[in-house]
Amino acid sequence: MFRLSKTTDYGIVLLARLAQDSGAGPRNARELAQCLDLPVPMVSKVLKALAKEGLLVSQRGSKGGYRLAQEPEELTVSEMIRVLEGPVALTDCAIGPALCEHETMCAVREPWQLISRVVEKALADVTLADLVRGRPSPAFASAREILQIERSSDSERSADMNSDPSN
Amino acid sequence: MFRLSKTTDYGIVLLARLAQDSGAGPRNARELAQCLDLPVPMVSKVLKALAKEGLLVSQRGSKGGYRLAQEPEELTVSEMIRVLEGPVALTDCAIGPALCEHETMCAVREPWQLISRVVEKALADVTLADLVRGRPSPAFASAREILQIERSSDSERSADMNSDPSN
DNA sequence: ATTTACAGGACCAATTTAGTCCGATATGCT
DNA sequence: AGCATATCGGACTAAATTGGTCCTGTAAAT
Repeated sequence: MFRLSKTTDYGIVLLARLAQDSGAGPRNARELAQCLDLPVPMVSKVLKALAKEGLLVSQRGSKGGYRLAQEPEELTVSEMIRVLEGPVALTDCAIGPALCEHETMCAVREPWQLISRVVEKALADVTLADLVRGRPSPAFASAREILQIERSSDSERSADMNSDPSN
Repeated sequence: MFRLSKTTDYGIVLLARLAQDSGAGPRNARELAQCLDLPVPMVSKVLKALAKEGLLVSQRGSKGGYRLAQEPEELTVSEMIRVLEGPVALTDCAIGPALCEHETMCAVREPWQLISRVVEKALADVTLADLVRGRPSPAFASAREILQIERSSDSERSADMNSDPSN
C-alpha cells in the first residue's frame, strides 16, 4: 500500500517525543508507551532498534532509559526512515544495479533511480526539530516553495486530478 | 520495506511498454508478458486492473488487447501509483483527519501531511513520456534542480551521511 | 461456430508485519 | 550483598498482505 510500516511510524513518533522533553534525563519504555498510549512491548522493541542503530543512546539499570544520540536539528526524516526501513527507493532496482534480471530490456530503471533520489531529498529536508515544532523551519523552505509552484501551475493544466469519481 | 508493490512495478513497466509502441493497435496480454519476460496470468491481472481504473482501454475478442487511454505526456507517475496503490501518503494519518485515535497527542501528524504532499509533487512531475524517454523533459527540470541544490549544499553539512559503517 | 482475448472472480502459498514473551545483563539504592 | 528496575537479544505467534494461479463467462472477428 506504499506506507511506512507501523514500526517506523512508532519510531518517529517516539523520537519526536524524546525530542520534545530532552534534557530531563533518559526516559524509559513504560513511561513513553503510557504517554503515547501504545503497547509497552512494542514500544520497547522499537526503542531497542533505534538504540541499536545509533539514533538513541540507552542506559541500563534503575533510572535507565533512552535519550537522543544527537540534536534534533541534526536528524533528518530521511535518516530515520533509512534506519528503520532500509534505503529510500521506490523499487528494488532503484537501489543499485544488477538486482533485476530484466534490466537489459527495462526502459524505466534509470528514471526510477532519479525519482527515488528526488523523494529522498524531500525527506532529507525535514529534521526531527521541524517535526516537533510542526512549523516550517528554514530547511523546510524548499518543500514549501515546491508546493507554491504546484499551486500556481495548477491553473494551467487543470484537468487530470479529478478524473476518478468511482473511487 | 517502503517499496512499491510488484503489481505497481509491473503496471508501470507495462504502461511504459505500451507507450513505446503506441499507434500499432492494441497489444494483448500474452504478447506483453512474453516481451517483458513476466508470467502471463500476472500481466493479465495487472492489465485488467489498469483498464478497470481507466488508464488503459481494452478491446475484447480476437485482435483485441489493451492500449493507453491517454497520451503519455498526460499520465504522471503520481497518478499511476495512486491508481494501483492508493493515495500517496507516508502514513495513514497523512491521508486525512480522524483516522487515528492518537491524534490529539500526536505532534507529528501535520508535518506528515506536508511531507506526503511534497513527495507526491515530486512524483507528479514525471510523466509516462518522461519514463520511456529516460531523459529529463521540461517537467523533469525541477527534480534535476533539486538534486543540483543537494549536490552543492553537501559540501557544507558534510558529516551525517556516512555515520553507519556497521550496516 | 470457432477461436481469440478480456472481465471478474475465487483461491492458494509464501512472505511480511505487528505484537508478545522470556532469560540474561547492567545499574542504582539500601 | 541483595534487590528492584531497565535495557538487550533473542525466539516466537497470529494476522494480514502479497504474488501468483486458475476458472467461468462474455465480447469480437473470421
